[in-house]
Amino acid sequence: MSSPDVQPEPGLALEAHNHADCCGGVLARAEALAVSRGARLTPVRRRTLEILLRSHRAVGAYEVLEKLSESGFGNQPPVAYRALDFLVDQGLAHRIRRINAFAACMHPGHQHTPAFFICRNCGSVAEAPAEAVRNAMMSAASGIGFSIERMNVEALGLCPACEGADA
Amino acid sequence: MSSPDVQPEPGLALEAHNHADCCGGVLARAEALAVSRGARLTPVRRRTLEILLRSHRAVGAYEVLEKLSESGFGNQPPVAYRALDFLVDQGLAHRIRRINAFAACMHPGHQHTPAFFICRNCGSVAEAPAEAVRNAMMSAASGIGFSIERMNVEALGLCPACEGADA
DNA sequence: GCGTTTATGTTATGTCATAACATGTCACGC
DNA sequence: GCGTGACATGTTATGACATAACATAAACGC
Repeated sequence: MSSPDVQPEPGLALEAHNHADCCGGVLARAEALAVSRGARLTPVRRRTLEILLRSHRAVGAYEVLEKLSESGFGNQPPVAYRALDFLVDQGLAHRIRRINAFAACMHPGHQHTPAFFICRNCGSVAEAPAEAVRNAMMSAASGIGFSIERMNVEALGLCPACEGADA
Repeated sequence: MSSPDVQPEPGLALEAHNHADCCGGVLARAEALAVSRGARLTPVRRRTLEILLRSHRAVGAYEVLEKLSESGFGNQPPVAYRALDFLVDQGLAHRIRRINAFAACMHPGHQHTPAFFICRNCGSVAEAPAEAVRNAMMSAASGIGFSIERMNVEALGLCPACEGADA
């Protein structure tokens, strides 16, 4: 299921990059990672990751579902949600709650607590490493005896491009 | 509309506190703040804040709505959402996206970027000041030229109490 | 091969959120 | 006092997001 039926969509790239690279490369690494953990990157899951990667933006579950069903998979919500949940569990994708969407992780296998910067004007989403944020959270948590399992750190505002135009 | 009809609900307090204090005090400060900004803390809005304060936990919009309608206000979703949105805009309440809920801000008027620690076992939510987190985000943002307007920082895990029982 | 586990498909429903428009209220200038 | 414009609230209707529960099928260990 590596049919090249999804074009890189307009705008909203997470950052400058070589498109061919990022999809294939990340996909391959994802596969390796999953295997090394005993997790199965089945066809639906693989295709789901592919959809996220090729979109190069945050995508809603129902949009993913539509593409999955076009690819011959089921067309009911749980199909998409299950695959997406799997990817998130494996650290291969992130869920961005402010906009109810999912995005492929661009650095699978690395530290995991990216911060997301969401442009309220154009809708683009930038993923930035957030080591410092993570550390700050960890220390705040240990202060109150809380043990963190998952985090989400999201900011809404204006991206550089829209800042100029809109501000 | 200061009828004492909502008891402090069981469990889930954000932190140890004197109940009578925190509600009245915060409410008074909120009112002052709103006025000083030219914003109107109307009856529905005031009652909504009161509901959040007395619950002492994160509350869903439809639960707020139910209580509003018991108090004689409208019983359709926009009634609750509008009041809640107002409070969030004014920094008098926070929206916790991970659990689709709202909580009164315990320190209105101060810096605004609390972090939330949500226990996946008992559902309690702790609000912690997050200066360090905020600073880290600001510097990450300036690194990519992004200007932040809003942030949400949420962690899921186990609170101290549940850590012992469940771990 | 056979039973257990894991994944997928499907039905149905639950939960959260907002668009759009009608009605009401209040402050202000005249 | 009374029109008028701004803001707030009420109401109808619908849209968008998410999951429970069960049926079927594939994979995996033995």
